[in-house]
Amino acid sequence: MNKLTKAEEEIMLILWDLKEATVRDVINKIENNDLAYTTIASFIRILEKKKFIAHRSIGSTHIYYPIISQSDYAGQSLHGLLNKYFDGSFTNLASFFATENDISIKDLQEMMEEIKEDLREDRKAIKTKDLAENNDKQILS
Amino acid sequence: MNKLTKAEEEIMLILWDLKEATVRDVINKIENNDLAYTTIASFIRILEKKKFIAHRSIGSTHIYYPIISQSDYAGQSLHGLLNKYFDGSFTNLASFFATENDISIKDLQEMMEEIKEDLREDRKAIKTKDLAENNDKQILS
DNA sequence: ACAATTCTACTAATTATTTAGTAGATTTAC
DNA sequence: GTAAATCTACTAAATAATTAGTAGAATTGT
Repeated sequence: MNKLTKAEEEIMLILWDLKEATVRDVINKIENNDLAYTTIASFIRILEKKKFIAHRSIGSTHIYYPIISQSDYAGQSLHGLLNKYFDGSFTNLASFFATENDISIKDLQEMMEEIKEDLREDRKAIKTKDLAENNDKQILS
Repeated sequence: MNKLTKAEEEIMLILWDLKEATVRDVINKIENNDLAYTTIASFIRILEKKKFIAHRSIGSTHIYYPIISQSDYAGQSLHGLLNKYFDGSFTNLASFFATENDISIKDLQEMMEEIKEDLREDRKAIKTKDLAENNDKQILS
């Protein structure tokens, strides 16, 4: 899996959110968009070439959908951050976050407690921003 | 604070590690280096232009040192990741990490317990990869 | 002191990224 | 059914990132 450039990432975030979308759909989701239709279309075709997305056609228009899940990409990004800045240790990261936000590790543990039940009840639950995700397979359904 | 490119980041990681270094020092730290001396020197001058580092001179050679701390940069990166992929919620991130690594939130909480004492005893302790860091001010001492 | 080495500054070439226009095909609205 | 609108594919220009060479100043070894 490649790394996304800034522009590509912005579009992928929208595509992950919408699950499938036309160029127009993507543009409509970009706030304060000042880019040309063809610019966005170019980015999207680049994403397809890089195998982040694919498309199916309805008439002459393409409907694009991710073929790399947001979870996979987020995981890769998180691991990069972990290795580069936290010696690969999650507790180091948690400790850093706590210190930076002036809260105690205990607070963090309690925050995590809140979601523990959700996880127990539904092993597939809330992992990333998009709650209904886990999209690898069922996107075409 | 700007974002580092891939090449710049690699050099910054070394500079954060060494706290101060000549071009030669940086090169010596890069494993499997196949870049020319002047290439690394260019990157370093770019980093200075971008205000990530500064230098003092000894004779005709420059000794470079970070003027943006690793903590600050790691924090920015973490926040970016948090916002883009975890809805800004640390517990979402923790939950994701747990699920991905097939461990329970409880395990994470216990892992965090281990470092809780360290933190209590020394509010400035282990935050990022470089234990002896916190380098904003005393780098020139 | 002077030849060899080392170092920075400047320049420049190549590749990647960002951006958008044009052409031609297709669809839509009367 | 034809004009207007829409869409993709291709092309291309501008900027950013990556890479390294050359020139000249400074330093080092003898």
